[in-house]
Amino acid sequence: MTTPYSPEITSHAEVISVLKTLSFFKDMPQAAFVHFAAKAHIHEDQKGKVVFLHGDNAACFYVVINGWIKLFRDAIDGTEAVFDMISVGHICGETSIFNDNIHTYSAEIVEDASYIALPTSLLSYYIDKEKTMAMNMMEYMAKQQQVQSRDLEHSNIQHAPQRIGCFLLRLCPDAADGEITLSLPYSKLLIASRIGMKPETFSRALSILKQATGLTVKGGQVVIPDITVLKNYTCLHCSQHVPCAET
Amino acid sequence: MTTPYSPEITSHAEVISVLKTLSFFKDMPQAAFVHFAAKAHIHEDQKGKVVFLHGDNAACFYVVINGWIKLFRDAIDGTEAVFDMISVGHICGETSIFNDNIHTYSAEIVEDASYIALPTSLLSYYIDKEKTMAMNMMEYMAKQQQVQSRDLEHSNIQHAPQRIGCFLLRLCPDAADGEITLSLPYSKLLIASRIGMKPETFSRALSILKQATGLTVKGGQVVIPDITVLKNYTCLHCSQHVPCAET
DNA sequence: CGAGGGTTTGAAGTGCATCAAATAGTGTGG
DNA sequence: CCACACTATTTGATGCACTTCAAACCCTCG
Repeated sequence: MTTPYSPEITSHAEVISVLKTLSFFKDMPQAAFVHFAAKAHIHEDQKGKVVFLHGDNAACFYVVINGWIKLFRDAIDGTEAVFDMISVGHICGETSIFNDNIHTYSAEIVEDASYIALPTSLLSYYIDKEKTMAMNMMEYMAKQQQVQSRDLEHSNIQHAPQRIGCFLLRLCPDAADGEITLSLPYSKLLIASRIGMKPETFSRALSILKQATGLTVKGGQVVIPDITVLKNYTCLHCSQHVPCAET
Repeated sequence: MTTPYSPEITSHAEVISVLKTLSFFKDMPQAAFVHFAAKAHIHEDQKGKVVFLHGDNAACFYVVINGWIKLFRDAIDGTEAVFDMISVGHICGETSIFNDNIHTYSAEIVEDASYIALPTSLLSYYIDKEKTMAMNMMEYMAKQQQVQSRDLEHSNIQHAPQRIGCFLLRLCPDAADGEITLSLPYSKLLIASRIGMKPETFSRALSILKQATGLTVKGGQVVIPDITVLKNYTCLHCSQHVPCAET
């Protein structure tokens, strides 16, 4: 069912073309792309595969090509706190270079994914050598920080139906207007844990949101009849400009 | 009542000596310290003074010398979400340089404070010019990120008395053991908002924590009879090593 | 078709918020 | 030094939101 390597991305040239699309590698010299690509390992794994665990030695960081990866921490009693869910164009494990090369959280595939593993040593090397790499890293971290503090704010001031509405709005294209149709990126179970609620609560809160804003859901397809109505309902208590800034 | 300038810190030399104590300026060349100090403005303000507001143009970032500064965002309905409270040795407003020089949150003095204002332009300049400055900035951001994701995790899995316990544990010295006495850094009202609960809830939760762990509170002085008991009660559900890593 | 996970629904419980009011503490001017 | 005003803190009563436990339903995939 899975082949160890994607049929599309097998060569250095193809890895390079993927890396060149990322703002994380923006403006880097060609030699750096060649260097990273030479050390890259492409993975294609199914749901359930653990990419790395909290506390693991961090030899690599990871660039997601497609699919979804859950970032989380496990509590002693087995419950887990999901703090991000990343997809195409995002990276994970990179901050380990500032933590003695130990991962500070766990990462697991939740929707069959392909991703590129790159050595953290090479990242450290280029951060040290190329000003551009350092700038990109800082910009990425600053963006992450904004997203995280927004999530924290939301968990305090939004109720469950609003949190779902906010999640949906962030899936919409920036300039979206009027009626919108979109697909849920992963299961409702995972959406629930991503936004910090139980599956049962999610189900009930979604019903309330449907009633309040007229949206409909059928098999992972969501139809928003009027995005303005959803924004008004969802962003009522938010400090951010409506809707929440895209990442 | 307040003098515009602290009697202790008025000269370039004194600003330099303060900056040299900060890991944020670790290993910077002497010329950089002189340069920053030449552009520094020292402030000494009372509780209630707004340092900057969400959306303000960010001409400066700030180094706290003493007192406490609240970092927060206001929601439309007037409620505010406090996401950090910073004191001596910490900085704020610095990430604005990655956000078109616009502050992404607000800062207000909550305990009479002195702090140094430094131009963000100079920070940008040195990040661009000195590799060391960029490394320090990244390390600082990485640390912040860990703290924030821990806070998010806690708001999901700890109940109110545990969150208070965790707050107290983070005030204890690293190697603390047995009985500990410490002072609350600011009012219970502010502690409550910092850890995301209402004052009434804080009061009740603190009573529960007292009963459960035997600690006593009198006028801002907290006595923890046995820190191990507190750790066992508080960190039960945490993924972090006990107690939560210091910043 | 049957097994298993994803999803929904119902009933009951828990935790925190809210509203209201009392009490304690602090700084002010007289 | 006291009365007053104002803020901080506590306490009580009540309500709401989310969770928990339990069970049903649904959907897909072998």
